[in-house]
Amino acid sequence: MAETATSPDPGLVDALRALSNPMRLQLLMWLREPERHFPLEEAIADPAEVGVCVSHIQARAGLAQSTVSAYMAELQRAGLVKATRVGKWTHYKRDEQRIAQLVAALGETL
Amino acid sequence: MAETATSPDPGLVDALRALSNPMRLQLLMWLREPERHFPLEEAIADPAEVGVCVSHIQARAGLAQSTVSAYMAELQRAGLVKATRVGKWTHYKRDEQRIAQLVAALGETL
DNA sequence: GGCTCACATCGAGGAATTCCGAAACATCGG
DNA sequence: CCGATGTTTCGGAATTCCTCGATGTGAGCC
Repeated sequence: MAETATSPDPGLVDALRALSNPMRLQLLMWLREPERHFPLEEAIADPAEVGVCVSHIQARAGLAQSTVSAYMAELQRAGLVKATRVGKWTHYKRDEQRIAQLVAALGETL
Repeated sequence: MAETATSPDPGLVDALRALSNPMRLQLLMWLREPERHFPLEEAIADPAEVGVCVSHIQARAGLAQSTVSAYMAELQRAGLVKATRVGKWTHYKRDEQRIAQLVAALGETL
Protein backbone atom coordinates (compact mmCIF):
# COMPACT_ATOMS: atom_id res chain seq x y z
CA MET A 1 0.00 0.00 0.00
CA ALA A 2 1.04 3.60 0.42
CA GLU A 3 1.59 4.12 -3.26
CA THR A 4 3.06 7.39 -4.30
CA ALA A 5 2.70 6.50 -7.96
CA THR A 6 6.07 7.50 -9.32
CA SER A 7 6.64 5.61 -12.56
CA PRO A 8 3.92 4.38 -14.87
CA ASP A 9 2.95 0.71 -14.84
CA PRO A 10 4.45 -1.00 -17.92
CA GLY A 11 1.28 -3.03 -18.39
CA LEU A 12 -0.69 0.16 -18.56
CA VAL A 13 1.61 1.59 -21.21
CA ASP A 14 1.37 -1.61 -23.23
CA ALA A 15 -2.40 -1.41 -23.18
CA LEU A 16 -2.37 2.24 -24.17
CA ARG A 17 0.01 1.49 -26.99
CA ALA A 18 -2.22 -1.31 -28.25
CA LEU A 19 -5.22 1.02 -28.14
CA SER A 20 -3.45 3.92 -29.82
CA ASN A 21 -4.04 2.36 -33.24
CA PRO A 22 -7.45 3.28 -34.67
CA MET A 23 -8.07 -0.13 -36.19
CA ARG A 24 -7.07 -2.04 -33.06
CA LEU A 25 -9.35 0.21 -31.02
CA GLN A 26 -12.08 -0.43 -33.57
CA LEU A 27 -11.58 -4.19 -33.34
CA LEU A 28 -12.00 -4.07 -29.59
CA MET A 29 -15.12 -1.95 -29.97
CA TRP A 30 -16.64 -4.35 -32.49
CA LEU A 31 -16.07 -7.21 -30.07
CA ARG A 32 -18.29 -5.45 -27.54
CA GLU A 33 -21.35 -6.72 -29.41
CA PRO A 34 -20.25 -9.49 -31.75
CA GLU A 35 -23.83 -10.19 -32.80
CA ARG A 36 -24.14 -6.61 -34.06
CA HIS A 37 -20.98 -6.54 -36.13
CA PHE A 38 -20.34 -10.07 -37.31
CA PRO A 39 -22.39 -12.67 -39.21
CA LEU A 40 -23.92 -14.61 -36.37
CA GLU A 41 -25.38 -17.25 -38.68
CA GLU A 42 -21.92 -18.23 -39.91
CA ALA A 43 -20.46 -18.49 -36.44
CA ILE A 44 -18.81 -21.82 -35.77
CA ALA A 45 -19.14 -21.32 -32.03
CA ASP A 46 -21.07 -19.16 -29.58
CA PRO A 47 -19.73 -15.59 -29.72
CA ALA A 48 -20.75 -14.97 -26.13
CA GLU A 49 -18.61 -17.87 -25.04
CA VAL A 50 -15.49 -17.88 -27.20
CA GLY A 51 -15.80 -14.70 -29.25
CA VAL A 52 -15.30 -14.20 -32.96
CA CYS A 53 -12.95 -16.03 -35.32
CA VAL A 54 -10.17 -14.25 -37.18
CA SER A 55 -11.76 -14.80 -40.60
CA HIS A 56 -14.83 -12.79 -39.70
CA ILE A 57 -12.82 -10.07 -38.04
CA GLN A 58 -10.62 -9.87 -41.09
CA ALA A 59 -13.60 -9.62 -43.44
CA ARG A 60 -15.01 -6.75 -41.39
CA ALA A 61 -11.72 -4.92 -41.06
CA GLY A 62 -10.71 -5.14 -44.70
CA LEU A 63 -7.05 -5.54 -43.83
CA ALA A 64 -4.74 -8.36 -44.84
CA GLN A 65 -5.18 -11.57 -42.89
CA SER A 66 -1.66 -11.40 -41.54
CA THR A 67 -2.25 -7.89 -40.28
CA VAL A 68 -5.42 -8.82 -38.42
CA SER A 69 -3.70 -11.83 -36.91
CA ALA A 70 -0.83 -9.67 -35.69
CA TYR A 71 -3.19 -7.05 -34.30
CA MET A 72 -5.20 -9.62 -32.36
CA ALA A 73 -1.97 -11.09 -31.00
CA GLU A 74 -0.94 -7.62 -29.88
CA LEU A 75 -4.27 -7.02 -28.17
CA GLN A 76 -3.85 -10.35 -26.46
CA ARG A 77 -0.32 -9.54 -25.28
CA ALA A 78 -1.72 -6.33 -23.84
CA GLY A 79 -4.24 -8.45 -21.93
CA LEU A 80 -7.28 -6.92 -23.60
CA VAL A 81 -8.58 -10.07 -25.30
CA LYS A 82 -8.42 -13.82 -24.74
CA ALA A 83 -7.94 -16.41 -27.47
CA THR A 84 -9.68 -19.77 -27.74
CA ARG A 85 -9.02 -22.27 -30.49
CA VAL A 86 -12.03 -24.26 -31.69
CA GLY A 87 -10.97 -26.71 -34.36
CA LYS A 88 -9.00 -24.76 -36.86
CA TRP A 89 -10.60 -21.45 -35.90
CA THR A 90 -9.04 -19.13 -33.37
CA HIS A 91 -11.64 -17.06 -31.59
CA TYR A 92 -10.96 -13.82 -29.80
CA LYS A 93 -13.08 -12.44 -26.98
CA ARG A 94 -12.72 -9.32 -24.88
CA ASP A 95 -11.33 -9.74 -21.39
CA GLU A 96 -13.94 -7.54 -19.75
CA GLN A 97 -12.50 -7.88 -16.29
CA ARG A 98 -9.06 -6.81 -17.42
CA ILE A 99 -10.49 -3.95 -19.47
CA ALA A 100 -12.56 -2.63 -16.57
CA GLN A 101 -9.51 -2.90 -14.37
CA LEU A 102 -7.51 -0.93 -16.93
CA VAL A 103 -10.08 1.86 -17.07
CA ALA A 104 -10.12 1.95 -13.28
CA ALA A 105 -6.33 2.18 -13.18
CA LEU A 106 -6.47 5.05 -15.65
CA GLY A 107 -9.01 6.84 -13.50
CA GLU A 108 -6.67 6.55 -10.53
CA THR A 109 -3.14 6.94 -11.83
CA LEU A 110 -3.94 9.15 -14.80
CA MET B 1 -28.09 11.11 -29.68
CA ALA B 2 -28.81 7.43 -30.23
CA GLU B 3 -25.17 6.55 -30.74
CA THR B 4 -24.41 3.05 -31.87
CA ALA B 5 -20.68 3.69 -31.57
CA THR B 6 -19.39 2.46 -34.90
CA SER B 7 -16.08 4.18 -35.51
CA PRO B 8 -13.76 5.42 -32.79
CA ASP B 9 -13.72 9.11 -31.95
CA PRO B 10 -10.57 10.70 -33.45
CA GLY B 11 -10.07 12.81 -30.34
CA LEU B 12 -10.02 9.67 -28.26
CA VAL B 13 -7.40 8.10 -30.50
CA ASP B 14 -5.27 11.25 -30.34
CA ALA B 15 -5.36 11.16 -26.55
CA LEU B 16 -4.48 7.47 -26.46
CA ARG B 17 -1.62 8.08 -28.85
CA ALA B 18 -0.29 10.88 -26.70
CA LEU B 19 -0.50 8.65 -23.62
CA SER B 20 1.11 5.65 -25.29
CA ASN B 21 4.57 7.09 -24.68
CA PRO B 22 5.91 6.23 -21.22
CA MET B 23 7.53 9.59 -20.67
CA ARG B 24 4.48 11.58 -21.77
CA LEU B 25 2.34 9.47 -19.47
CA GLN B 26 4.87 10.10 -16.72
CA LEU B 27 4.77 13.85 -17.32
CA LEU B 28 1.01 13.87 -16.97
CA MET B 29 1.28 11.84 -13.78
CA TRP B 30 3.86 14.19 -12.29
CA LEU B 31 1.55 17.11 -12.98
CA ARG B 32 -1.08 15.52 -10.76
CA GLU B 33 0.78 16.82 -7.71
CA PRO B 34 3.23 19.48 -8.84
CA GLU B 35 4.24 20.26 -5.27
CA ARG B 36 5.37 16.65 -4.81
CA HIS B 37 7.50 16.38 -7.93
CA PHE B 38 8.83 19.84 -8.65
CA PRO B 39 10.80 22.43 -6.65
CA LEU B 40 7.99 24.51 -5.24
CA GLU B 41 10.40 27.10 -3.82
CA GLU B 42 11.72 27.93 -7.29
CA ALA B 43 8.28 28.28 -8.79
CA ILE B 44 7.78 31.58 -10.59
CA ALA B 45 4.01 31.24 -10.32
CA ASP B 46 1.44 29.27 -8.37
CA PRO B 47 1.47 25.65 -9.55
CA ALA B 48 -2.16 25.22 -8.60
CA GLU B 49 -3.09 28.07 -10.86
CA VAL B 50 -0.89 27.88 -13.95
CA GLY B 51 1.02 24.63 -13.50
CA VAL B 52 4.73 23.97 -13.91
CA CYS B 53 7.17 25.62 -16.29
CA VAL B 54 9.00 23.67 -18.96
CA SER B 55 12.41 24.14 -17.34
CA HIS B 56 11.38 22.29 -14.20
CA ILE B 57 9.67 19.56 -16.16
CA GLN B 58 12.76 19.17 -18.29
CA ALA B 59 15.03 18.93 -15.26
CA ARG B 60 12.85 16.18 -13.81
CA ALA B 61 12.51 14.28 -17.08
CA GLY B 62 16.17 14.31 -18.01
CA LEU B 63 15.40 14.64 -21.71
CA ALA B 64 16.55 17.38 -24.04
CA GLN B 65 14.69 20.63 -23.60
CA SER B 66 13.40 20.56 -27.17
CA THR B 67 12.03 17.07 -26.63
CA VAL B 68 10.12 18.08 -23.52
CA SER B 69 8.74 21.11 -25.30
CA ALA B 70 7.50 18.94 -28.17
CA TYR B 71 5.98 16.41 -25.76
CA MET B 72 4.09 19.08 -23.86
CA ALA B 73 2.83 20.54 -27.13
CA GLU B 74 1.62 17.09 -28.10
CA LEU B 75 -0.17 16.62 -24.79
CA GLN B 76 -1.76 20.02 -25.33
CA ARG B 77 -2.90 19.15 -28.87
CA ALA B 78 -4.49 16.03 -27.40
CA GLY B 79 -6.34 18.30 -24.98
CA LEU B 80 -4.79 16.80 -21.87
CA VAL B 81 -2.99 19.93 -20.62
CA LYS B 82 -3.40 23.67 -20.91
CA ALA B 83 -0.54 26.14 -21.43
CA THR B 84 -0.14 29.53 -19.80
CA ARG B 85 2.73 31.87 -20.49
CA VAL B 86 3.95 33.92 -17.52
CA GLY B 87 6.74 36.19 -18.62
CA LYS B 88 9.21 34.04 -20.47
CA TRP B 89 8.07 30.88 -18.77
CA THR B 90 5.45 28.65 -20.32
CA HIS B 91 3.53 26.74 -17.67
CA TYR B 92 1.61 23.55 -18.27
CA LYS B 93 -1.30 22.38 -16.17
CA ARG B 94 -3.51 19.31 -16.47
CA ASP B 95 -6.98 19.82 -17.93
CA GLU B 96 -8.71 17.76 -15.28
CA GLN B 97 -12.15 18.18 -16.78
CA ARG B 98 -11.01 16.97 -20.17
CA ILE B 99 -9.08 14.08 -18.63
CA ALA B 100 -12.04 12.92 -16.55
CA GLN B 101 -14.20 13.16 -19.64
CA LEU B 102 -11.68 11.04 -21.54
CA VAL B 103 -11.65 8.34 -18.88
CA ALA B 104 -15.46 8.36 -18.88
CA ALA B 105 -15.51 8.01 -22.66
CA LEU B 106 -13.13 5.07 -22.40
CA GLY B 107 -15.37 3.44 -19.84
CA GLU B 108 -18.30 3.72 -22.21
CA THR B 109 -16.96 3.17 -25.70
CA LEU B 110 -14.09 0.89 -24.78
C1' DG C 1 -0.38 -39.97 -46.35
C1' DG C 2 -1.93 -35.93 -49.16
C1' DC C 3 -5.05 -31.95 -49.56
C1' DT C 4 -7.35 -27.92 -48.02
C1' DC C 5 -8.57 -24.39 -44.93
C1' DA C 6 -7.68 -21.24 -40.86
C1' DC C 7 -4.27 -19.00 -38.71
C1' DA C 8 0.56 -17.54 -37.33
C1' DT C 9 5.05 -16.02 -38.44
C1' DC C 10 8.61 -14.04 -41.55
C1' DG C 11 10.65 -10.56 -44.49
C1' DA C 12 10.27 -6.16 -46.47
C1' DG C 13 9.15 -1.28 -47.90
C1' DG C 14 7.30 2.96 -46.67
C1' DA C 15 5.59 5.94 -43.05
C1' DA C 16 5.65 7.60 -38.43
C1' DT C 17 7.81 8.13 -33.87
C1' DT C 18 11.63 9.19 -30.85
C1' DC C 19 14.98 11.96 -29.51
C1' DC C 20 18.77 15.06 -30.29
C1' DG C 21 21.46 19.55 -31.29
C1' DA C 22 21.26 23.90 -33.75
C1' DA C 23 18.93 27.76 -34.94
C1' DA C 24 14.96 31.00 -34.50
C1' DC C 25 11.75 33.43 -31.49
C1' DA C 26 10.14 35.84 -27.35
C1' DT C 27 10.80 38.27 -23.16
C1' DC C 28 13.10 40.63 -19.59
C1' DG C 29 17.04 43.41 -17.41
C1' DG C 30 20.32 46.90 -17.97
C1' DC D 1 19.21 48.49 -28.26
C1' DC D 2 22.03 44.21 -26.28
C1' DG D 3 22.61 40.33 -24.18
C1' DA D 4 20.96 36.59 -21.44
C1' DT D 5 17.40 33.27 -20.55
C1' DG D 6 13.24 30.35 -21.50
C1' DT D 7 10.87 28.27 -25.14
C1' DT D 8 9.67 26.81 -29.81
C1' DT D 9 10.75 25.23 -34.28
C1' DC D 10 13.72 22.98 -37.71
C1' DG D 11 16.56 19.29 -39.68
C1' DG D 12 18.22 14.82 -39.07
C1' DA D 13 19.50 9.87 -37.56
C1' DA D 14 18.01 5.72 -35.31
C1' DT D 15 14.21 3.17 -34.23
C1' DT D 16 9.62 1.52 -34.32
C1' DC D 17 5.10 0.99 -36.52
C1' DC D 18 1.98 -0.22 -40.36
C1' DT D 19 0.77 -3.23 -43.71
C1' DC D 20 1.51 -6.24 -47.15
C1' DG D 21 2.56 -10.84 -49.64
C1' DA D 22 4.88 -15.18 -48.97
C1' DT D 23 5.81 -18.92 -46.33
C1' DG D 24 5.20 -22.06 -42.24
C1' DT D 25 2.15 -24.68 -38.99
C1' DG D 26 -1.76 -27.16 -37.26
C1' DA D 27 -6.35 -29.28 -37.74
C1' DG D 28 -9.77 -31.65 -40.34
C1' DC D 29 -11.15 -34.50 -44.41
C1' DC D 30 -10.75 -38.29 -47.88
